[in-house]
Amino acid sequence: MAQEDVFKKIVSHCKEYGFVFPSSEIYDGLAAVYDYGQMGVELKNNIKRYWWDSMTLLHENIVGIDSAIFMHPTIWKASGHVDAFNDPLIDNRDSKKRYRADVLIEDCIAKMDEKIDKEVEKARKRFGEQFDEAMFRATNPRVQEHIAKRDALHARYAKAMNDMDLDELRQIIIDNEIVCPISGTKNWTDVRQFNLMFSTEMGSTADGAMKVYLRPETAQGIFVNFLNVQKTGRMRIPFGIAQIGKAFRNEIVARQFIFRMREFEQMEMQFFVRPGEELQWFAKWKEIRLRWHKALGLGDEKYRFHDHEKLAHYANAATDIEFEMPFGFKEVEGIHSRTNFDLGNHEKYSGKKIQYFDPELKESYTPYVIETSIGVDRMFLSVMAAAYAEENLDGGETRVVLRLPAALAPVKAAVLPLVRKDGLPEKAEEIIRMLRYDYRCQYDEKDSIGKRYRRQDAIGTPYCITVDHQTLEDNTVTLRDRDSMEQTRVAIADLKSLIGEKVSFSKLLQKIAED
RNA sequence: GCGAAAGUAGCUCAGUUGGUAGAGCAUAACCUUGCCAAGGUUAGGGUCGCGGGUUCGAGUCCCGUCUUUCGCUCCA
Repeated sequence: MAQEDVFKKIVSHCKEYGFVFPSSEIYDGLAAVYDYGQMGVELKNNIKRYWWDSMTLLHENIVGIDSAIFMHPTIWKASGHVDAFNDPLIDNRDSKKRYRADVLIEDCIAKMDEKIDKEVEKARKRFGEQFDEAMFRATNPRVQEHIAKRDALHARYAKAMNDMDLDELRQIIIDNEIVCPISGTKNWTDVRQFNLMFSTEMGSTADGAMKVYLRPETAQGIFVNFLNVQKTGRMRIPFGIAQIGKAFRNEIVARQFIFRMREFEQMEMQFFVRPGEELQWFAKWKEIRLRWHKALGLGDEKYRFHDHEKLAHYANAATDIEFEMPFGFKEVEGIHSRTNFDLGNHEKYSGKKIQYFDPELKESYTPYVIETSIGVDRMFLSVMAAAYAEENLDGGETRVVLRLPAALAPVKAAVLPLVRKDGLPEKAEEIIRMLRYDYRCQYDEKDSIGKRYRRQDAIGTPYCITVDHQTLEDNTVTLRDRDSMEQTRVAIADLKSLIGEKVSFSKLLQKIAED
């Protein structure tokens, strides 16, 4: 089966069994927004719990917070998002390609530099060892002309960017006869600005409301609370702050189901360390995070690191953990060494001293930060993609089964009376009443037992407990395993511990705990 | 945003040159069977994405619009 078909089937399966629905569906939907259904929310909550517990239970020096989505607008200036999330875009009508207007102009400037360098090289060949490059650059009329042109363009471009004058940017492109690299034509559209941050207004609009942004990342909520947490929690470096929450980005294109949405959920942990120790910690967190992923048992070969060559404005090292989705290896988690960029900038913009006095070093400094940032929705999709299987069974039968990691499964056990009479349903209800404090259970008495097993397979329930006539005699039931489809006869009294063995979070956490 | 394709029941899809909607699975009820789906009887569910046009008549033809998929672009 082609990979694309697998992806389509997963999307259908998510809809059909109550995992993920298109948002506002009865109103024709809303582009790239999705709702989690009755099964999806359980799976998603379990993913979040696995992450949260792995951070806050396994590390004494990591604590959690839950900061507001609305934040002071200046935060986004300090973080660099107001500038960096504003891209001026332009389309070429002939090639139908879209470019960033600023990149086109910068390329043009770079070409001018090349021209100058060429002149210099030519002269160097001519004059040999006698050649004085600085003198040549300063005096040669041809070079002077190029430099003057370049500087003029650069100044004009810098001013246009500073003012975000979109018409002027377009005019620069036209005046410098910049052509589309694909079509070679100058048939450009207007320049449009694309702000990747959603904004809204706080307070009454009549009184001149304050423009606030929906956060494009949860990280800043951690940085601005650094002092609060450090002081009230008496935290000592190195320590971390974890947070799970929604973030919003007005992406140009949001696609591929829940992989790229405009409203999404992040699980981020910012780890504060001494300056100079950040790359060590970066390496350590790479390892810890990969172990977290692999412990789910989705297949070690489905993960790989992708180190960034081009770094974001705040980082001095960055890598992605990629997962093999039906549409290729895709980023699920980012691990970034963010230096002291964020805390330093918040100190600058807020005017408050944001530093840590290190009692061992006996000095104050702005801590460096290692960030681990994972998309809940991407994690959800990777789990679904890895779990979804269509199996051919002996006898020519098939089944669709979600081989979800048991701890993440929405429903842990289904309790099924073999027949709907002779007191078996009542006995089944009794078992559910016993188990429901620990595990989410489902009761089902409709249709043949085989059909009921298949229904549970489709939502990934790890265990089916079947009540038969023997149960009434000796209080034993059959326990059917989702993956092997094998059944064992067990005492009702043992059910709780037997199920717990497989589905408990503590077992999963023990797998990733260090030594 | 551009280009291409698509949108008919919860899911997967038929629907012939325009003549007022079908199948399989799923769902619900009852009967039957009783340890790995697809037994019987019955029922519910669609103004064919939405709006407009052509026509005596539109799921079918035309225009617009929304949504989805793929490609381009972007991705802190």
